[in-house]
Amino acid sequence: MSPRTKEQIAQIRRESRQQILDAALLLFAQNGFHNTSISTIAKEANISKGLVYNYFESKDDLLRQIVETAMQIGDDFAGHLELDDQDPVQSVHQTIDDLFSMLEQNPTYWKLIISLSLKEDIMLRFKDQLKQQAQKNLAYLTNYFRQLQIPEPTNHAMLYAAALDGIFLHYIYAQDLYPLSDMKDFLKRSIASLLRQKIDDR
Amino acid sequence: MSPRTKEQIAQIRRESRQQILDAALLLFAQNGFHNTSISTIAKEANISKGLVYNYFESKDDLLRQIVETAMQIGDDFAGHLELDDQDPVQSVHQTIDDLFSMLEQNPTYWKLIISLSLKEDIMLRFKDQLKQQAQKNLAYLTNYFRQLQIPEPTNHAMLYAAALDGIFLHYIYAQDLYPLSDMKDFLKRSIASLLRQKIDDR
Amino acid sequence: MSPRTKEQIAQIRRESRQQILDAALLLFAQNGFHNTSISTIAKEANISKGLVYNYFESKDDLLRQIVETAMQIGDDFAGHLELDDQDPVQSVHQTIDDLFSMLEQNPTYWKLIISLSLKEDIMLRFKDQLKQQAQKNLAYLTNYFRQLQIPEPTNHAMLYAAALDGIFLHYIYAQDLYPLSDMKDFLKRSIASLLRQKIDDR
Amino acid sequence: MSPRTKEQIAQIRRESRQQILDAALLLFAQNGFHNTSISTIAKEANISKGLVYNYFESKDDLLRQIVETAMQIGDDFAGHLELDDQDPVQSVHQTIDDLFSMLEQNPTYWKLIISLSLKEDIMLRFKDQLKQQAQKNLAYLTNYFRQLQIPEPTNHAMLYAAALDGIFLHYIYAQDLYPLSDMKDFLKRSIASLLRQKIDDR
DNA sequence: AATGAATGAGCATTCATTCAT
DNA sequence: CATGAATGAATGCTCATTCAT
Repeated sequence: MSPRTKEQIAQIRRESRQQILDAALLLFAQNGFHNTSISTIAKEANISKGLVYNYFESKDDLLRQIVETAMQIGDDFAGHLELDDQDPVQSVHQTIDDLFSMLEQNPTYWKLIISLSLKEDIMLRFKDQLKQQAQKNLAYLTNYFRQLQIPEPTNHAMLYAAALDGIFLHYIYAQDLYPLSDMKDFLKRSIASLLRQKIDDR
Repeated sequence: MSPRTKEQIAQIRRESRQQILDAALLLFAQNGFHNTSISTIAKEANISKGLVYNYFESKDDLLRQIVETAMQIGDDFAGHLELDDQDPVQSVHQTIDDLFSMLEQNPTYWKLIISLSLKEDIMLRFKDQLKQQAQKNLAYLTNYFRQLQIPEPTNHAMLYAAALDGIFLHYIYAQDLYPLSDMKDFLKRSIASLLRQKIDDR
Repeated sequence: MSPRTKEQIAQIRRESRQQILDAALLLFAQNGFHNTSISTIAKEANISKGLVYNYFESKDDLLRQIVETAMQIGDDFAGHLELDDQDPVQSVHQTIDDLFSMLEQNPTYWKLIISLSLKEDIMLRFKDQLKQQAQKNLAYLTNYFRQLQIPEPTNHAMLYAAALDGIFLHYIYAQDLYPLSDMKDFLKRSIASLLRQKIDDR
Repeated sequence: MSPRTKEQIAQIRRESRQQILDAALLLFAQNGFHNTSISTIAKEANISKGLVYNYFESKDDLLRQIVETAMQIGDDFAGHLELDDQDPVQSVHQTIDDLFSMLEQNPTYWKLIISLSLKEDIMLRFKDQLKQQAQKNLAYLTNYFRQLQIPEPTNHAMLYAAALDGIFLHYIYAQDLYPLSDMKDFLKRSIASLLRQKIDDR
């Protein structure tokens, strides 16, 4: 009877919205966007079909907001990329740790994102943003290799960027069977060995 | 007057079938499986909707046959992988050349395949086959590194396999903007440098 | 304002469901199952095509439920068949009255059922049930003739069972032109005459 | 090379036509009209799809001609019905034998016909013809009972006509399990007993 | 805010029929 | 006479979306 306060309503809205987003993410990643109906999402989120449209304009909009969150995370990550000139090696190790941890914390999420990243129609609007992120990440790596005076810093950066995405792809595909931790360590050692090699080159 | 000969019919069937496959491949890769209707495929192939079903049992079957062709190519590739003990370096260079050439010759094709490889429902039936291919490729690389007495051959193999797939992913995504040739050359040089490094290590 | 109550919804569902069943029954009986499209049923029921699937899983399911209702009625009828030993003649007269009344009350229904009973594919799942009903009815009649010490009770039962179904067939076919009442009376008299005949035989 | 003679061609046409009719009858009776495609009929008849249209205007026409043949048989049967005044009992026994033999010789055929006889759309054009046949048959029976001075000849005729159709229905439904011969004999005895009864009534 | 009945556009698939050979 | 590739209308069914309550 007693009417809910503004704050209570806002709280309910926030929670319902998140429930929908969580359910949608899970189902999209699991069964694909087209094989997931609004009905199923509503069921998974324990709400009614109609309510979804109270929070999202359309199914496309729902997807868009999920991707946007991912892009935001990616932007944040790229935004914080800054090479500590005092200790570039440690800095890159930290970056790698962060990256892998991000992946491990929510593989479902990134599975969906990578899967989507190949869908032209959906990613069209995010293409620029994605390109910028890639650019930033590449610049960071290039800068790193250049500072350590490793030859062909751009090529090295591109190769390691590819290796990173490749590892992610393989991890997403093989999931628990993939030795993600081992690869992370080996990646670090591989980069470290580049340094040694350079020194030896002298 | 008289009906067409067996050979004439076979010829007609071969051509129509290929037209459909080509149209479907193009559209699936461009717009995704679910965003491509049989109607659209028929229009692109300049035939009627109904005729598609004269050649393929269903839309799923059409996709399956496209993927099967790809898997066949992959199987053939993996099947021919054999390290020439006399000249392992040259052998691997050749393999890399072949791989990149395969990609460059039909990027649309591989774009679709990679895109599909993340769709559980569609790839379910190909999962084992795919795993075997990956296994073979990995074994080939591991064997290579081991023969050249490079330390941690398995890790190196996995890293380079990831790098390869990452490069492919980036190429597919950026298409013409991606310096695929440069990366190929650099990849070779990178592997070559491993050898030098090993020798230096002594 | 607030959503409908459970009871309101149940009421709406009951009504819509019945509307669909009625429309489907009418059209199936009139034009046959295959010549009746879901679209037509929806139009007849004054609802949209899609709504049909809110109540029935498929067109087949819709038919199945119609037939199931009929089978239920038949089961109930066969279930209540019990010969009153005190007055078997009256008991059978009552049964005949019930049977004819069932037919007259909803000829459309039984027309559909008889028509369907010859469609192997549709009736496959009901075959056992139907056979049991026939068995029960036959046993009832046989028992009746045996109790009245009429010779060849099984043959008499089978003949009268055939006569009954034949009358129904003719009635369904000729509808209003068929003297159903007259046949009912004559049927009773015919059976009665069997009794007299037996007595005369002595 | 040598051109076929007119007669040869006519012969071929007759045979092909019959092959199609046979195949269609079999499949219609087995799977129903709507569940039988022209393609399947052609396959069963070992000819090409297109050829069917060389002999029949349409699928409906094919059915129509099948039914027409049946109607013709029925007409012939009804046409030959003539009560031998010298020996009406024997005459009716003969008729019953002929009727049952017709059924036993080609149950598939009559199964289809009975099944179709309830399909308004298909039988519309045959309704009058069918009604006339029924009329004739009824007249024959009525005449028989009247000649034998059995009371209520029309009612008796209708009852036995119904019994006959009921027996046919049951036979078609239960096929091999049905004691058709027994019922035929019992039917005859039942009619014979009517005569005795009448005599006893005096 | 919440519900779920109702709508209708869209799509895969079937199949009678045509027609070039 | 004979073939089967080709067509396209028809139909069952799904599902995003709307809306009365």
